[in-house]
Amino acid sequence: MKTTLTDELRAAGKRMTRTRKAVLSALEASQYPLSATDLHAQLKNQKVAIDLVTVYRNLTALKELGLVTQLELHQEGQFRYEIKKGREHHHHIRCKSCGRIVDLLLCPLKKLTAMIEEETRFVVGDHSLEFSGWCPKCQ
Amino acid sequence: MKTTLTDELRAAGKRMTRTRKAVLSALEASQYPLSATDLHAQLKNQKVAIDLVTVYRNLTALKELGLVTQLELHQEGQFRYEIKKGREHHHHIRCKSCGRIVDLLLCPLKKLTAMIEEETRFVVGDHSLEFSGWCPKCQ
DNA sequence: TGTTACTTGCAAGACACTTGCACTAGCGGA
DNA sequence: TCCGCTAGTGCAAGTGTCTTGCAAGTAACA
Repeated sequence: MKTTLTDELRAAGKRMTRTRKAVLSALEASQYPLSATDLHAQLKNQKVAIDLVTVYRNLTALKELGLVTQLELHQEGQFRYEIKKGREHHHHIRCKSCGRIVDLLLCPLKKLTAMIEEETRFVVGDHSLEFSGWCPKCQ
Repeated sequence: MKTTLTDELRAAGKRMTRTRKAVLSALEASQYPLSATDLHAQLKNQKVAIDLVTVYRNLTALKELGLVTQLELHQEGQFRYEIKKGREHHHHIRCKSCGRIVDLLLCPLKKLTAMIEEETRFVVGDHSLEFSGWCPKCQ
């Protein structure tokens, strides 16, 4: 007995609408994380009538439900989103030149650069590592 | 014989101006990385007349010269800058609640969360790790 | 079928950052 | 010390991403 995305939405008091379905299936079909504008353009190409604002609101809702992960790639200045369902926690590498994004399956990360270069055949330039949490005063 | 910042600027065909000096000394005086608006507000408080645009342009120039590091903290949606001179490569942790930013001295990162929590007394919530480089097609 | 409240589209706004342009001011040379 | 070249500056306006307000549309349940 598997829970569908519709069930998960409904359990949270949300509805599976035409636009929501379109957003989810575009994310599911994509090989790499999509930005809101990517998604909007892609849906427009597929003749799906949807406002960019609606894309943003759907992504926010899906993120809050934990169905979608929001990520911030290094130096891109915008968010990207990917389906969480059935996927291990992972990181990404992005080409500085063409923007191609590839999943990294290794984590926790030990031998860093060398391993990543071997796995992806990328040449690693920079990396960004930032943590967030709660400081002693705020715990 | 040590090279001053003025020398380094001059070597790159840049000038050490009143505003540039103010930007550099504000960054040097700060315990944590500053955003452009932080910097602008701080200089305004010190009665230094400088336009926000000029702050941005100076930060960009100093970054290009390698005198300043630009960083993108997780989920902040803006850049921060810190003086590079005399500082080891390091990462940061930022409090989700109050925004406080603390340097992490460990890198490469091995035991991740546990060590960071021990070092900073923060409770780690999320972390962001992204690489960038050149993919096989673009090398 | 009717009601309720979640969703949507449109217009406008917020915010960080960038660009164009005319004026100002470092700084090297005469 | 003065001059001229050009980097630097301030102001106004523009970009791009993302958010908010509000009226109208629609899914879901009784």
